[in-house]
Amino acid sequence: MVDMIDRLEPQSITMVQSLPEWESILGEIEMAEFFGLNLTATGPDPLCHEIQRISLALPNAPSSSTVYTVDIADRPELKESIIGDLAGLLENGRIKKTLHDSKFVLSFIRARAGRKLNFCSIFDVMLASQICWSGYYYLTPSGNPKNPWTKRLVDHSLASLAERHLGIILDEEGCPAQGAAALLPLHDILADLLAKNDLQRVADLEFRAAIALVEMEISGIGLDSSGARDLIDQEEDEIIDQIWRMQDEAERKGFVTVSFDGKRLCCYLNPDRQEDVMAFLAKRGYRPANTKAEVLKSLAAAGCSFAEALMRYRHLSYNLLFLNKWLEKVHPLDGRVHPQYFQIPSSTGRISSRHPNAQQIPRRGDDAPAIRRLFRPAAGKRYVKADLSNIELRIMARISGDEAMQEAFIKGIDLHRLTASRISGTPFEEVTDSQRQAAKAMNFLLIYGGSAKSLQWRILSDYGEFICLDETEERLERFFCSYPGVREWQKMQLSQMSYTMQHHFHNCVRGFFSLPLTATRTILGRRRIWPRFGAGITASKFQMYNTPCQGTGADLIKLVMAEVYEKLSDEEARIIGSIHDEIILEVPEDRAEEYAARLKEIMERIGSEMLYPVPVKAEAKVMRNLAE
DNA sequence: AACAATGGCGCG
DNA sequence: ACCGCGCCATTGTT
Repeated sequence: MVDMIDRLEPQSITMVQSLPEWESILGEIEMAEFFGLNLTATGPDPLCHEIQRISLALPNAPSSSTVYTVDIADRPELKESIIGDLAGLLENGRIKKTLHDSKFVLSFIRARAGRKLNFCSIFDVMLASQICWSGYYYLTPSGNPKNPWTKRLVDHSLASLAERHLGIILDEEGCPAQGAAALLPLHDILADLLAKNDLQRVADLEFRAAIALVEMEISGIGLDSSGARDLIDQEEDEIIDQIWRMQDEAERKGFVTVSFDGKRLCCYLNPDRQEDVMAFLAKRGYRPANTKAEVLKSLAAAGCSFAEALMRYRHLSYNLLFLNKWLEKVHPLDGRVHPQYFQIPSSTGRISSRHPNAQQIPRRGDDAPAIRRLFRPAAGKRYVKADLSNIELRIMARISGDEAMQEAFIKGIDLHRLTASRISGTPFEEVTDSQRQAAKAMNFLLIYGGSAKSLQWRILSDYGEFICLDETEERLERFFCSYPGVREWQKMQLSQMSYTMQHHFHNCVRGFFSLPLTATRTILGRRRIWPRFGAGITASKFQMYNTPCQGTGADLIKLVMAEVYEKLSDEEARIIGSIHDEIILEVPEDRAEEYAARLKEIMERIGSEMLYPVPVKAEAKVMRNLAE
């Protein structure tokens, strides 16, 4: 520990003032072959904000560091050459770099460099920390008697890491030099932690994939703004219509709300207020448990026109919020929308997206195409969209080792049809479309650990068909008899739930230590852990079934993204989206078919390697907009 | 006034 | 008693 503390206190912080000075530091870095990089900017947006200050930390034998700081804001004449040199260092595979939140740092350098950069040999302490603590949380008292404990996820900011592992409090904001100095010992600790938990392959993957996320954020997505505004106008007209219908009905039935705060569109009934909705439905003689779409649907079927109007209202209101959110985010510099991506916020390893969320562009529903049509590539470009087909089922076949399922995929047999045939006893060729559809629902249900009860519910809500519990139990039984490997695997996962394994942690007080807890792993080795509070098990069986599938899917798509960035993308052909099992590129129209074929090849090759012996199939197509 | 929890719904 | 996420409006709490 003493060593580390020494290394934290940089022997010297040198402010770099001139180009010759900078060049001699470059020479030093080349010799050291390892450095920490930290920077601050005038804001979060690489397209319009500027890099302010760059700090480089060099290990200084044996256990201390030297930090150099360049204040670019003060010395604009140095800016161009320094950023160029930094890009060179980041692309130099011989020199190892340690960063915190590499997406932030790299996106600024990428945006300033104005060319595709082949970053390599990067270690991101934030990603490393997220990988090591994936899914972990603490319970803190909430004061709410109904729910006295609230979950608090582990914080992975640089300040938290420095405090947790090194026991130092970084200054508020300000001084990136201190942060840069902390990066070197943090690297050593987290690299050890990754090794102890056998998470190095996952970490290497995440470090490679980061640059693909940078690329997606900088590329952004083209949106037809005027088309969006037209659609908003249309839907606003209709939503007013629907509100009027509901109000009219409320008025006719003599329904008056108790309170009116002046903000509401009408004084009779606020459709956004479930209290009002429930009260009104109660007055009409309905007693729904809640006001979900499913319930409203059945009320509408029973002749309640209010329920129908409310559903339409909610749908339109969602669309309007969606469209307005996207319009609000159109960037003034390039007219495109730049959603942010987060690499490992989720405990399974999936990527998430925010501001706006690019992973929830409408797809289902009659008016989804009208919205998707608004997403368009630049002039002379086309979209290439490719998705991994039935990926979660293929993953299930691989991790469960179920022979029937694996054989079906190897022979290219339609698994939904096969399931339908096994369940109903009808010969494979004679399975009807509706039988196949029902079996499809069942296949997906199984991934989540669905029960006879939930199967019954699903069939009722999807097909309006009531099946008694005995029958769904029978179907479930036949399902598992067809795929005995899956049943065995689920049993094993269930036993893992209460099985205690040691996971390694580190903090500045205890150094390295391990705790007994519940964990799952993906094929690549990504681990999700659940804390144990006393003897309590916090994982659910559903999570034990689902996490390895979802997590392996995340591993796979990230591997594809890294490969696509490195081997396929360039200034003209860019990756612009990644939606769990789908990749979207924007490419020159005259080469679109070629890119589609290459993307498909990458996805199938990498997928089939990862899931061997289960083959992976991908479907790629060229599109003029997201609807086609 | 600012923050947290909740219900409801979009995507996979 | 179905997994993971983000977003919004409402409502309750500090």
